Formats: sequence, C-alpha cells, structure tokens
Amino acid sequence: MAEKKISMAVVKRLPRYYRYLSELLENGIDRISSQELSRRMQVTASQIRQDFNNFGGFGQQGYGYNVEFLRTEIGKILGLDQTYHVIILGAGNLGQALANYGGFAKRGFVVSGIFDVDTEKIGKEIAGIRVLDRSGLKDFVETQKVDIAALTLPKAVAPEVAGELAQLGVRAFWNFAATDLNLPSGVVVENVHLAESLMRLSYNIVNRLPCE
Amino acid sequence: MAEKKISMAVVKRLPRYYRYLSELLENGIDRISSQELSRRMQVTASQIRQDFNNFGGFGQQGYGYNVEFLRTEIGKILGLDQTYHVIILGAGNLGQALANYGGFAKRGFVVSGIFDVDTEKIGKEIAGIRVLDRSGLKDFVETQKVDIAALTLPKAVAPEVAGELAQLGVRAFWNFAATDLNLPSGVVVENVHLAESLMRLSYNIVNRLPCE
DNA sequence: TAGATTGTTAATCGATTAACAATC
DNA sequence: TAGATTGTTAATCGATTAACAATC
Repeated sequence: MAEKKISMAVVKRLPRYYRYLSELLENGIDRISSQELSRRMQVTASQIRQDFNNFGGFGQQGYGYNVEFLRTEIGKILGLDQTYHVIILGAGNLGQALANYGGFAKRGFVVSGIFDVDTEKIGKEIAGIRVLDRSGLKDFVETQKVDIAALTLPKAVAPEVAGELAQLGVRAFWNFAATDLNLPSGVVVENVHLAESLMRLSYNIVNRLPCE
Repeated sequence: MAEKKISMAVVKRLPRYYRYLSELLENGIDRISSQELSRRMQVTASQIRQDFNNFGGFGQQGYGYNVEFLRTEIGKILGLDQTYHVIILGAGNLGQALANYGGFAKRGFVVSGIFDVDTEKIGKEIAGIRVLDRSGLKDFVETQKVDIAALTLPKAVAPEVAGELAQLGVRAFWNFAATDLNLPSGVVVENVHLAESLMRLSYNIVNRLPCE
C-alpha cells in the first residue's frame, strides 16, 4: 500500500498527541478543537490540523475532533493495537528499571526475557522474570517470538550483540548503549542516548539561561 | 554577549559530534576532514562544516580539523568544562540507575542527593549516597548548590515537585516523568519520555518494515 | 440558517545541500 | 607551487504557519 510518505517530524509528534488525548479522555473530555488542543499543548492549531490530515480526516467541520476516536486512530498508527515481545539485554540498573516499569505492559510491550553474562545476576528474578545466561540467547530467539530487543549493556559489546540478534531475525532495537548500531537496512533502531540528553541540558544551562 | 543564535537542530547534533570525536581520540586519530567524519557519522560533510562554523572556524583549509581541539571546543560549548550538582527525585529503579551510572560523573555531573517519600527507601545507600526524606528537600536546596534536578518520580507528583524546586531556585530539570512540566521561563527542561520513544519504535516497526 | 471549525492550498520560514572561492 | 579542504554564499528542499473555502 503506497501511502503518502509521513515525515519524521510528524511521527515524532504523534506520541505526544497520544499522551494528551489519553489525559483528556481520563478527564472525561470527549471532544476538542484544534484551537483548544493548541492552547494546551503549546503548538499551533495549524500544525495540529496538518499533522492529523496526513492520515485522513479525523475531525468534523464545525465540531472538532472526537477525543476517543482520535486517540484510537493515532494508537493504531503508532502500532499500539498490537502486542510486542521484548527481550532485555543487560540486567543492570537500567535493564531492571525497564523490566519493572509497568507502563509498557499496559501499552502492549511484554518483557519475555532478560539476559546477562554476570553469574551474580543469572537466575535471579526481576519483575517476575528469571534472568537468563546470554549464552542461551540464540536458542531463545530461535524458539520464541522476539519483536524488540532492548539493549542496556555496555557500549563495547552492544554492536556485536545487536548484530547477532539481527542475524537471528530481530528487526527492532531499543538502544540505550552510548554507541550507534550499524545494522542491515530494514532493521529499525530507536536510540535513547542519556548522555547526549544530559549534554543538551548543560548546553541550555550555559547558553540559554543568562539571556531569556 | 549577543552571539548569533544557534538553532536547536544544530544543538541536538553537538553531543553526537562530541561522542565521535571522543572515540577518534581514543583511537589515536588526531586529525580528521569533514569528508571522513561524514563517512563515519552518516551525515553530509556540508552539514558538518556548517554546524562547526556556527561557532567560528575550528578547522584549517587543506588540513581538516584537529580532533582534540575540536572536541575540547565542542565540550566547552556544551558546558562540559563545568561541574553540575545533581539531585535525583525518586529513588525507584530509574533513579537508582541514574545514580549508579558512572559515565555522568566523568562528564562533571555529580549526584549530591537522592530523595524519596518511601520509608522503605529512605536511609538506604545508593551509589554511596544516602536516600533522604523528601520532606527535607527545601532545607537541602536552600543550603546546598543544586544545578540540576532529575525527576524520576510518578507523573502525578512531578509537576508539583518541579514547581517547588523552581521556586527554590533550581533552574534546570532532567525530566523522566511522563508529563510536561510547565515552569517559569528561564528554567530549562530536558525531557526523556521513554514511553514516547517506545511508541516511535513501534510506529517504525509497523510502518517502515514492510516497505524498505 | 448562522456559527464554528475542519481540510487544504498558498505563503513563509528555516534547515540542508551544493558549489566554489579563499587559503593553508 | 599544487593539492586539499575549509569557510561561506547561493540554491534547494522541507516543514511550519497563515488564510480561507468547504462543510458540518
């Protein structure tokens, strides 16, 4: 299906729309105009309408948008109507934090395995899941469905482990290691580089604060 | 000092340059051309030169860039030549992960306090730092220097706690809570919305994979 | 119907890329 | 000097905003 190409700028904004729509729904608000959403989200109403129209008409002239419908549609676009099996590579603090965070399961991201090489950690349970030896990774991936691999391991080993997993058929990576993964095309990578985030913060401390 | 305004697009790329330059240096490479860096980083040489030139001439015609010099200069621009005192609000898994991550201290971000309301956690030590009762927060901020507050607490309380801290003079927030903070202008916020990151990943799984 | 608000086109703005003169 | 590569201007591309006709 050759749909019109959605720009990355739009895609990056969708999750935030989804969050705001979810909050509106929780607050019992069932309809909203682009103008009112604009006010709450601090983006232009024009942009909101342009963004939504990339996917066809979700609104109704003279009325606005139905919050529940819009939320569901954006959820579908984001692929939140599906279940994803996630394995976590690295049972350190960050890996544990991800495993324990309940919010993901709610959105259909189910952690089905946690792997490490540290014998101290192997066998322990995190969020009800036993930590497995990374030597059993190949076996696991070949027998279980794995949609996403979250990489919370040292940057020295991340590219290698990711490469192996890609070879075994894993098509999506949530990368927390401070390195770029160079994987075959067709494999998607979402990077979370905390060190870079912190540097942007310090940039703004140094360069923004004195002025405005 | 009214320097030319640097666009956010450029600022977002600086930490990645910094990372690549650090790696080059580790590998003993002391000089690099925009073309070679382009090849490694998968961005255009033109963009690299434009980016660096926002801050004045770092290179030399016919030679390229001196890696160590360039890295130091970008480090200064990013404010990495300073020390920042960080407090962590919320001693959950994510807060612990941040406190334990050694990489930050290396870059001048020193965790000086961790706060929680859970009596189970208060008094415990994380990464050598005792977890304090959040009721003592005001006192702490008034007597110690606090440059950055990392918010790893539930979204329901994050805006309120951030508001208090801003009132007490904290000017920078590293926000991991799944909510937007509406703070007075002059206060800088860097958001790390893991749920949104994961949604972008699932979007790409659903919408990118079948195509290319 | 009249009022409101979308969907969509056109105008503007900003960011990226290309090209080349300056210069090491 | 000749070759290489930056710094910088000009051209292109894409994203955002403004405006308004369509329509509920």
